[in-house]
Amino acid sequence: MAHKLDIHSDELDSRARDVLREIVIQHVSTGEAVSSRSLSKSGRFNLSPASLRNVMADLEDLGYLQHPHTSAGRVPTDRGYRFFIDYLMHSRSLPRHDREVIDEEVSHTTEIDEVLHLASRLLSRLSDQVGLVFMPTLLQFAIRSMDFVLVAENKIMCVIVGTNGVVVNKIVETRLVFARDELDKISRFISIEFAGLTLDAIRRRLIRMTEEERALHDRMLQRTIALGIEAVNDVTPVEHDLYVEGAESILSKPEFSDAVSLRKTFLALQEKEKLIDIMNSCLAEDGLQILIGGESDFTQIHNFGIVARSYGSHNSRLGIVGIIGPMRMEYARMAPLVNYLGRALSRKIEEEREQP
Amino acid sequence: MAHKLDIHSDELDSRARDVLREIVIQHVSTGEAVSSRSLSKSGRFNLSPASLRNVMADLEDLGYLQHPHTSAGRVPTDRGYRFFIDYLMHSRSLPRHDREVIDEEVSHTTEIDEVLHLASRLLSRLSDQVGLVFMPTLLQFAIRSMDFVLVAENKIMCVIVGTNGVVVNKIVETRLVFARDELDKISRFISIEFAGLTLDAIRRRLIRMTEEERALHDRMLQRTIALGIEAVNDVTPVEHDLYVEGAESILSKPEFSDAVSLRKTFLALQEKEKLIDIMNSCLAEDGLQILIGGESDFTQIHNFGIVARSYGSHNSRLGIVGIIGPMRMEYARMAPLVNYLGRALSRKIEEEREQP
DNA sequence: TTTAGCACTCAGAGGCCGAGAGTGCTAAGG
DNA sequence: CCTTAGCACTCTCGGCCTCTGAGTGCTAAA
Repeated sequence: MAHKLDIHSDELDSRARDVLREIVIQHVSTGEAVSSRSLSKSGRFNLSPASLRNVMADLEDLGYLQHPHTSAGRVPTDRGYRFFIDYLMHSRSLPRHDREVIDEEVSHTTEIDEVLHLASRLLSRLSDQVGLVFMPTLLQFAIRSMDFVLVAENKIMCVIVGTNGVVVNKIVETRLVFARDELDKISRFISIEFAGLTLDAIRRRLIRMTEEERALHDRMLQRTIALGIEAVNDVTPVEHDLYVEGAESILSKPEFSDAVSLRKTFLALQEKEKLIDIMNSCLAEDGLQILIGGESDFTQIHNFGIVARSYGSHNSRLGIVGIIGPMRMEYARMAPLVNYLGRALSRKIEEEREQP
Repeated sequence: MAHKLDIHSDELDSRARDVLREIVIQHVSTGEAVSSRSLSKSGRFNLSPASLRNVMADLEDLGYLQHPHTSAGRVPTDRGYRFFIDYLMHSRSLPRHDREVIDEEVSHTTEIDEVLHLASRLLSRLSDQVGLVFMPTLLQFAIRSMDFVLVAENKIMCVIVGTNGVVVNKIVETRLVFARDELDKISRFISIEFAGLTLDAIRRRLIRMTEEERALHDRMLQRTIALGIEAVNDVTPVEHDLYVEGAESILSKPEFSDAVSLRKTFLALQEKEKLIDIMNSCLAEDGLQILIGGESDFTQIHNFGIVARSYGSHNSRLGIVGIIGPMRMEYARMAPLVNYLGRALSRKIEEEREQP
């Protein structure tokens, strides 16, 4: 990960680490810049403000802290947060109450879309940030069935069900004309023939089939292949695959009280394509990830923080859950929350997949 | 309409009307309060500022204008805008360029969802406001076909196609277990039996059928009815039915430059349910409608204006297209735009319905 | 009925001041 | 050598004042 390259845990001695930790904690909880005096008064150090100031000055030189202006206290930089997250934070386990809420609500929902939507609402509610849940298409996942429904003479709706229970539908326009009976047959054929393969594999296989001998003579098979290829092409993620919930909660944060950052926030949350990009980039990595705004290439989220994690089964990552909020947020609280929800979601999907 | 009750076109003499018109026009174009001096300099009146001040004072007494403070000019009130819109505005016809853009782009799209999405983008782009397109469920419209697809053992996806080309799908959970073959038969049966009826009518008919003699003996029919009723129940409008496009354009308007109104705007556009309510209330009326924020019951949109119009065929209103922006907007330009787009959309849908 | 003239009001910008918060540095003390 | 008290310095913020420009309302004359 690029952002970690230049940070080493041994760059700071024990005292500096303690000070940095305390500054992050205080700043996160109050929202104000932290002064040497308030640090000293915190009781965690038996040092005078003056001594602490020395440490703080060092931390500033190393790029972990910054000064809004001369007579303000210090505020953590991106780098400061990063160090805190990587080396200083001890994330508590999720409060019992939150766990219960999650388990309870998740167990009452079955439809996968609803579960995802619920997840985003839960994240938002329990974190008081914006909840994000992303469900990419099932291109990389195996399908269970594929059905074709006549919608108009030259339009056919293709309903693809993944082994993970996700349902995608897509309307295919075709020059060929199909009758209902024929579509039923094709549906059955494809579902039997290709169940368990990924869309990608199906596409390759279909293309290979066009050259096989039997396809040359079997008109029905030709038509099946033609339709199948159409259906499998371009199953792209749509806006709808991203659930963004609780935008209002972010508005009340003091960092967004001025018009300018409010506008930026508005735009950032509006541009779902960009958010999808970000989520997709998270999908590449395993486990819990914390993104500090400035580190990422996505300038839209410059002063945001994202805590995200993939969900899905052991070896296939299905999608991403996470929260987005101001950089100043309680990462130690968010981390277990996102983690727990990700696991709950994975479990849920696993169940749904096995049980029916 | 409640808001018109207390406004009569003859309440103002010719001079007052001219002054009110000019004030609205100037205020809309500059965004500033209009002073007697700038009115006089406009050249449209051969009167001194002093005389105009008298007229303005009268207009203020009657509630058409207001004073932000003593030494500001005058600004139209809700009532002022309403009078302007009802009696003073001559809406120009839509510029040729805009018409061409609309015709061009609409003709290149066929899928109904895409057409609607396109429409909202076009509205936003051409108006520089927020474009809204609302497509309620097809509950009140006739269906062309209804197909059932097995998604999991106890889950069936129901794909309903309206005669208007709208496709809705819904997942039905059922205790009964259906095989693919059976579902195919049921699909065929229902589509033939009920084509041309509205969902409402279908529901009523299904319920009546449960008591008919043949249903008592025909197990297959019983199952068909059970499934059908499930499918027809609760086809509710979803968030997705509302396209809101171009939120960013509204952010640059000077009236939303401060944090407070920015936040309100954000929330108003976020709450899609409320927007759907508003759109639905527009659906009740025919022709072009202009809503001035303060008049409506929806306090969220207090200082917004909405220009909207239903689209659809001669006797069935399918949905609503419109724009929403600050109250201060060029209604005379918006009206023909929304109108034209509404007509284009109706035509398009009509075509699609007949042709296939 | 119109208009010139004038007094009056008010918002907004700019400048000034004092209070408060914090820092950096230095020098003395353990 | 580390710690700390002391002090000068810097900067923000809020209050207060003033000045200016814009615009009005009213009155009296044309």
